[in-house]
Amino acid sequence: MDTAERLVESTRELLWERGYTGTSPRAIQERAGAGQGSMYHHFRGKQDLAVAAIRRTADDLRTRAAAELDGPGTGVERIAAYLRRDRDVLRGCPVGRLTQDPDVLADPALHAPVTETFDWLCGRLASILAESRATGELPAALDPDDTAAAVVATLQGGYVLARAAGSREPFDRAVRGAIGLLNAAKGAA
Amino acid sequence: MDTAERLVESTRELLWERGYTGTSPRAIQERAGAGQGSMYHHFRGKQDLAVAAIRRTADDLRTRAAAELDGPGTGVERIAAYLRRDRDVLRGCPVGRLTQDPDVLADPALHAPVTETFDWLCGRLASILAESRATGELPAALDPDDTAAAVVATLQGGYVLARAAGSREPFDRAVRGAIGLLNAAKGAA
DNA sequence: GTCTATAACAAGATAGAC
DNA sequence: GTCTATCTTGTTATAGAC
Repeated sequence: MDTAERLVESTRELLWERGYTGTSPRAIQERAGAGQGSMYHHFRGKQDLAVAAIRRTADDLRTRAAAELDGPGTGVERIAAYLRRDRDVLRGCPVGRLTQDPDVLADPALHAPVTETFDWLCGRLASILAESRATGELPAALDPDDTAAAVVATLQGGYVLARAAGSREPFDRAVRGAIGLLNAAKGAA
Repeated sequence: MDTAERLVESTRELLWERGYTGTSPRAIQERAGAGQGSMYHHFRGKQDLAVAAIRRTADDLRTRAAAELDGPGTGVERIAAYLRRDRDVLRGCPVGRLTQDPDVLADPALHAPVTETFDWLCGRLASILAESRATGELPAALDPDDTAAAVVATLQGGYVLARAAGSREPFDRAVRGAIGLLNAAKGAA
């Protein structure tokens, strides 16, 4: 890995752990094993590095989610598989985390990849749920867009509860709860 | 409002907007209209002020949630009322927000009120859901603890989605989605 | 490309005058 | 109780040597 690459990867880790405001160029340089001059040679500054880091993190999330959601099984099965995927729960979501940073929301270059990630994810889930409704797996009364938002929110909120509790348990409960509700709804179809 | 009071209220606002790391003593003093010496006379420092602020914010949340959850109606109705309560969505949850701050999680005095708030909230919702299950409003297959976690997570995650989108719409969708799933589950009881 | 020097400013607090 | 002065360290760069 060359220097520029190490700088981006270090920035990704630090943004995940400490957010944008909590991440200093100094900390990035230390973690990347790069000097001051080196960093400012490859990037214009903290914001420039953060843009590269956030873009890559957002692309990653999208790629991994797609792998799960394009898999085999009925709609509800695929969504359950996505929800149950092994996650480093206590670290939280590297994209969702950024929404708590006012400096990220205030800068369109930093904010846009976050917006696009969740737009895409909710849309993808909604189209799966719409399919399930069309085939009769889910009742007609269930709105695909609303249900998709609830599913994604369950994950994002699960991270919050887990970090509040200092344990992954509330996250696992929330996931089981969401799947339980989807299955109960199936019974009503 | 005396000086100490204004300092605590300013700290509450800033913690909500910018988190612990993003909030400086200087900013607190400015917002409170108090001087450096004044702040350090009433409080030992930033952490001391934050403890007071977080405690009060956590108590507030609990009081307001209890008002909704102890109201009239069936279990599902009360939970729907709680979910639908008018909220300043784009500001996010003043308690949930703190879980993204590693400095808060690392300090037991700052972390404890956050933990207790969500423990209490999930517990309260679980007992309402258990009631609903006992009376046959909800099917026996629905686990109260899991479902409660899913409901709270929907709210917390809804805030995340709304801030990502720069609009309250995803939050409202998630809430409608959760209520829709609860009602569909009711049909399966 | 990487290093060191420098700089202006903010963070977070202490000390002592008033 | 509040004010101003002072202090150390960190932030976020820029400049220029190597």
